[in-house]
Amino acid sequence: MRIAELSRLSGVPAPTIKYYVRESLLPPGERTSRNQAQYGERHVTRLRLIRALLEVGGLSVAAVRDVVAALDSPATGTHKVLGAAQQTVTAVRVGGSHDEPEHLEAVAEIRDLIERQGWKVSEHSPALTAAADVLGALRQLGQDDFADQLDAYARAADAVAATDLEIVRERGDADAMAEAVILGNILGDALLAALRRLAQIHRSAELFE
Amino acid sequence: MRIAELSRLSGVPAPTIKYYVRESLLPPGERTSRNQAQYGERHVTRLRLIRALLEVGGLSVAAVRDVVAALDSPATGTHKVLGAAQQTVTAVRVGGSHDEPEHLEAVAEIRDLIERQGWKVSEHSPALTAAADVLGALRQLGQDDFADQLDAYARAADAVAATDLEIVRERGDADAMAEAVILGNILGDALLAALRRLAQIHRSAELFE
DNA sequence: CCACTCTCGATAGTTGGACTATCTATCATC
DNA sequence: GATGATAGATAGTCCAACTATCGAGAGTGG
Repeated sequence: MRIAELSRLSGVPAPTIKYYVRESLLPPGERTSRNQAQYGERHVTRLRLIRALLEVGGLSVAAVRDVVAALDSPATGTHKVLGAAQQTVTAVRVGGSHDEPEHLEAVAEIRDLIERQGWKVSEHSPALTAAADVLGALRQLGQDDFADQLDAYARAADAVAATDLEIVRERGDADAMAEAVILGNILGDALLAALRRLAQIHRSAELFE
Repeated sequence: MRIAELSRLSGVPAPTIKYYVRESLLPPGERTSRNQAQYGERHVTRLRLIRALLEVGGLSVAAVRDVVAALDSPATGTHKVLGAAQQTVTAVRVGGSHDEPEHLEAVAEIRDLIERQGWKVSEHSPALTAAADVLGALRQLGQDDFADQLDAYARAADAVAATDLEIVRERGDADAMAEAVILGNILGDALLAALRRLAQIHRSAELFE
């Protein structure tokens, strides 16, 4: 198909498709002449993925580039692939100063939590830093009772991760696994947030009616 | 204190503080003359909250304005306040077409889930729409095995909500409760996401080593 | 084979959000 | 009373994500 049909099928304007190709989110079509290219089913699928990551997942174009690059890179060892996929996903939102004593304290606190949960995680995992960032912010805002419930939240997170990994395990090849990790994390975060709101509404009504 | 000290204490540049006042994120200082105003401890606290919502929570300035407006509005009925706080928080990210048959199907699916979980939730809750959006995106991307694990995710979300409400219940007044709901949701989402990654790393190592 | 439409790729322009800079008429304070 | 800070207003900057235009070329119906 040509770009007009690709645009129609995906709902993405043609100039935007060109933009995505320029930004390496989408591979270019197969050239048939100087100014003609053919697009296939794969382009439609990829475009849907890109839009889902941008709109539902709230990622930036740069972050989407990293994600699709990870998906496209040839797999070498299942756990490695999952790790790479995770790095990509986690590194999406950071930005803060990481030298203050408060931050180091929060890091130590998360390390203790990891110990208590019996998790085995690298000391320098970006997820650890991210968790410490949030914890530090909560403490600085005087929300210590949240911080004190860390273990309860960690248990819930562990249950979620168990489900995640179950889904990943069922997948056949490494590519499908990486895809499951990435989509499960990015879209799964949004899904969990929404479900959490629903459960809150129910429980709050039950408690305060 | 004057604006220079407020800036020093909060780490926010003075022109940016003025900008926040213009955008109604921060109340203006108490005027002592035509070109002088006094700021207090409350301004420092509020600025920290604003920065946490912007940087850790990833909210837009407009969303922060809604959040602080909800915090400042006088409370009328505990459950009402929590509901308002939730609306504010959930309405943060939407944007999509809600008329297609796929979307209606996803909505029905979420309603079934709510039924199965025994949750009592309004038919038109924004959280329901948000969940349906994500579910629709997952199905459209061919990730049906995620969608099939909805109940497992819902159980985890319920456990999180139970902890959330426990924290809220311990708070004394309605203001503190609203604050707990808002911060717990916005920053809690980020915290849970990070903890989920940590648990995944552990479980993935266990499974594939 | 020719008018008309479409396409590619390059370049430039637009829009919105979040600041940041400058300016003026004041004040505070040494 | 010189120096420096301040409020408020206005305008400018910077970045991300598109969007518009253009020119040379290619496909296609009549």
